Amino acid sequence: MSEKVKKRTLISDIASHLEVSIATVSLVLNGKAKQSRISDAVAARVLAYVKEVGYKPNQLAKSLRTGKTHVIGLVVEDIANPFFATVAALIERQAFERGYRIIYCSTNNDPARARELITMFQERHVDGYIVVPAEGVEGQLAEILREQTPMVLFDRYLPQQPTNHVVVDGAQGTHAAARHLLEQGFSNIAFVTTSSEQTQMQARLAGYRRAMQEHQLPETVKQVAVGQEPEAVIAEIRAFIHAHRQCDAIIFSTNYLSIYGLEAIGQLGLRIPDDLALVSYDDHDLFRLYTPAITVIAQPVEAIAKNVIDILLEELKNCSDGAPRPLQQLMLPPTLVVRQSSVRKAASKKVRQQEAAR
Amino acid sequence: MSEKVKKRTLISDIASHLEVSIATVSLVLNGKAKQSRISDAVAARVLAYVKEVGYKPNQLAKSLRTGKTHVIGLVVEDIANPFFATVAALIERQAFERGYRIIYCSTNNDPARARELITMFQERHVDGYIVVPAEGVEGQLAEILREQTPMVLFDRYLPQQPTNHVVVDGAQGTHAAARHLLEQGFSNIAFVTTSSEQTQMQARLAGYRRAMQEHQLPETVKQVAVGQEPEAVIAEIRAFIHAHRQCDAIIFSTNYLSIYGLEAIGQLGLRIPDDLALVSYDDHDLFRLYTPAITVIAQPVEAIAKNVIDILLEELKNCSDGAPRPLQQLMLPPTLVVRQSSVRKAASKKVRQQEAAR
DNA sequence: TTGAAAGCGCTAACAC
DNA sequence: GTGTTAGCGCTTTCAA
Repeated sequence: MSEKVKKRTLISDIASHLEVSIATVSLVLNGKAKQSRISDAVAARVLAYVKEVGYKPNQLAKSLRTGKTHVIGLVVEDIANPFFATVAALIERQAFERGYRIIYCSTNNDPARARELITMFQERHVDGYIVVPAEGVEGQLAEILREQTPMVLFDRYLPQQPTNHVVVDGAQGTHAAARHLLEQGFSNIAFVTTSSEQTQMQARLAGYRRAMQEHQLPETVKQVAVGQEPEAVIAEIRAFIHAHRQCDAIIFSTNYLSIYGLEAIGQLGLRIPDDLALVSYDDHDLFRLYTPAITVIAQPVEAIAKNVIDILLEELKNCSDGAPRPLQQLMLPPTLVVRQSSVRKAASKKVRQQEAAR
Repeated sequence: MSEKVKKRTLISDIASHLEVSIATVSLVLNGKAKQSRISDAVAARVLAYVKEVGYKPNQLAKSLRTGKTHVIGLVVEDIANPFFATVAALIERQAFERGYRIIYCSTNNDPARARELITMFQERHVDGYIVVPAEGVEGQLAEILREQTPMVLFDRYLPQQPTNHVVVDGAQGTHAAARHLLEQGFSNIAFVTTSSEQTQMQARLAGYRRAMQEHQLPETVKQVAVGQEPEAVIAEIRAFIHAHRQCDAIIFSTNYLSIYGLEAIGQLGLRIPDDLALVSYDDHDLFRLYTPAITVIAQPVEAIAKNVIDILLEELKNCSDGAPRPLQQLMLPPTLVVRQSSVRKAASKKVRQQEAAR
């Protein structure tokens, strides 16, 4: 019975082959040869042999021993959403360069799933967390904070929890979008958002409300229930638009609502921006290339990623020494990118002026 | 000096609190209470206390001991690409239900990065691999196969390596697309692809070529170099289209090339499908919603995900017993989804008929 | 039924 | 300078 399964090389194999001790190999491998005053000759031999046989230390054993995994757990809402995919990719790249690996998961805003995923990260002893908190995870995150494990939230935060976070000033974004639409002469602006209580959604709604109040205009808000099938959402938006034919502009509070909205608008046979002007939160390939191109409130994805990872790595560095760690809470500004979907056409503007002159 | 850091509960804490042995706790936790004939009363007490204190076993220690991590490493080209994001999400969901966790990474088709990521998975002792192989990873994958670690490739395969894989019949897809365009009366069809040697790209090109040869038509192929900046790719495609003004239709071999292509076509001021008909490989929100809607060769993402995970989990189950494992190699059919971008408009068709009648 | 004890592969005191 | 060895937290055989 000869097992053909090639067994993995161990540190003891290296040591016995080279006739040195395991400790010597370990120290060389961990760059502690100098400080342990191991001869250069020995160190070189070890390195050469390790390379030759392609020895890869068992990180499970290493982590068990050292208590460090060099893994960061990243929990986002939906990795297939371009906003999260982009931020995740940027974070991953920077973490990788600094010796950390990222493992990511999507919660799809499902509290149970979010808790399962965070539990998984705890079991696997990730060194730090980057979390887009779904509703219902406060308790678990509080537990992690109690254990002093570094954590940074982004996109939204938990008002009850004193955590590091990096968010975007959504209120400023929607406020600017509404003002822009008003300047273009659209006066009956609707706002379509989700029914979520999350801070970022509340802020975006608040920005719209403030703009309406400043101009003493009525608020027309649709809150779509989360977690429905796409068809149901499209139907809901379609019904809303149909029921509010007096509206001449609409702001969607997230990229996927806008996509459903475009589908609904298409079904209703409305033209953008002539029948209905449009602004979306979040940029997207689709919005840039759509005809007409869609005006968006763009989030600073690079800045979000950079700040998130910088804050986390700083914590990771400091958490060994018991240094006090002041809370890092950042609010970054979004950018209004004006495209055709929210701009009165010269022609139709002329028509309006004529109409107004009559 | 009182450390306030709450220490994690260990299995020994549970055991000593309940005044039973560590082994008893472990057995109960692993569902082996019955077969070890542990009294129901004890088992119940253990479970209750574990729940009460929220004990979470250290998976690092567990994995080190058992040699199983219950983690599957998933290496895709680009997690921000909707095709891969969708397949990854579907795979993750199914794996999760069956007790496996997925950790995913993007290679961005960079061989060095792909190798680093696979090395990371090896070091972390993932139980199995799902890989979209970038060029230059053959050697490493061969090494993993030698160790008998379960693996499934998808999207493309390595002709030199006898591996399980799930791919799509790209040749059939592009062939059907070309035939459809010809039936619509477009006769000068160009094909834009990447310079990659990967099997799926070669197959898509071959399908186009076969269709052209069957109709004794000239082939007009553009191979865009991979790894360029978006602007450079757009400029290249724009130059190609401009240099081949006689073409009345164009097939793009991947979703991102189509997106760049749409940008190029927009810059040139061409109308789709009047000036240029279009078919893209891969479906995408953008293509469905674009005006005109874009005809696509859609890949069966659900079937891909299901087959990939089924094959892998089967291997995972069998690899403990040394059962022989026949290679699973699947080729799934794509679907041509005809939309407006490739259909002669009634009006222009009439014009053509009149022209032909003259 | 239960408990003691031997590792899984590695790191890092602490000897020598 | 280098080797010995005690664990990291858990599973699992084997003895009681």
